[in-house]
Amino acid sequence: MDLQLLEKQLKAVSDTNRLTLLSCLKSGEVCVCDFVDVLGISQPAVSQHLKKLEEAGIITARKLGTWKHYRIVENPSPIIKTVLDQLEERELCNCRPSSSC
Amino acid sequence: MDLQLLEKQLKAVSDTNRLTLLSCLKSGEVCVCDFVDVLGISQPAVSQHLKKLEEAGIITARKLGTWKHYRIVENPSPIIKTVLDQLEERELCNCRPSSSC
DNA sequence: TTAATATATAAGTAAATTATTATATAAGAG
DNA sequence: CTCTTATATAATAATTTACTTATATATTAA
Repeated sequence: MDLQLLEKQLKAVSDTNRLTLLSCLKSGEVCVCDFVDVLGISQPAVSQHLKKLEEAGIITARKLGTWKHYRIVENPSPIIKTVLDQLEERELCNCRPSSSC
Repeated sequence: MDLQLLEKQLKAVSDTNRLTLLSCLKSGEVCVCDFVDVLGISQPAVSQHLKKLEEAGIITARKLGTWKHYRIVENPSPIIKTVLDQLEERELCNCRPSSSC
């Protein structure tokens, strides 16, 4: 892996909110709308965090109607794998009423 | 490893200059004075970068007279080990006249 | 002791990052 | 088509980070 990508990935994961996003994604796909409640920041802020992780090649997305589901890429780099190993899986309570998808 | 330390270490290594410092340290101890030329930034800036790496538990130092030599800690965390694996060792030319130690 | 050198700390500034609010886009419902 | 909802993008404000210059500390040499 080249140095530039390494740095990009490290920058992408060196943030509390984005580490939390990854904790949630450990167990599988998550809808954007669920992240807003988890982080307690605005929807655009969440969107920007997801973009940063996506641009670093850490997560990928698929669209389901108006919703968008993000997941961790198939084969993450060694650094990302190691980071994920250190993170505890975080359950999302999808049963709560505000979850729309 | 707890989440706070994880984030601290990730922040510490997600910077070009500090990754360069680590590349130099892969091969062993390095004197602070040598880093100034390598990075091309001021001496206080180098000192601050080293402090950040030290506070994250990534490097440690010993004093030799007025000089100070830094090295990577004995048993780095899994993340730091993985980062180091991705870095190419970088040789320092200690034979250049400006190297004082 | 005084002078010189290596490094660290402090204070201030510049640059980068992360948030917010406002707005755009895109899909489904009526 | 119009309305609503989910998400993204743009513009900007707030915060954090990384530099610089100036100064302090500590060690050695004279």
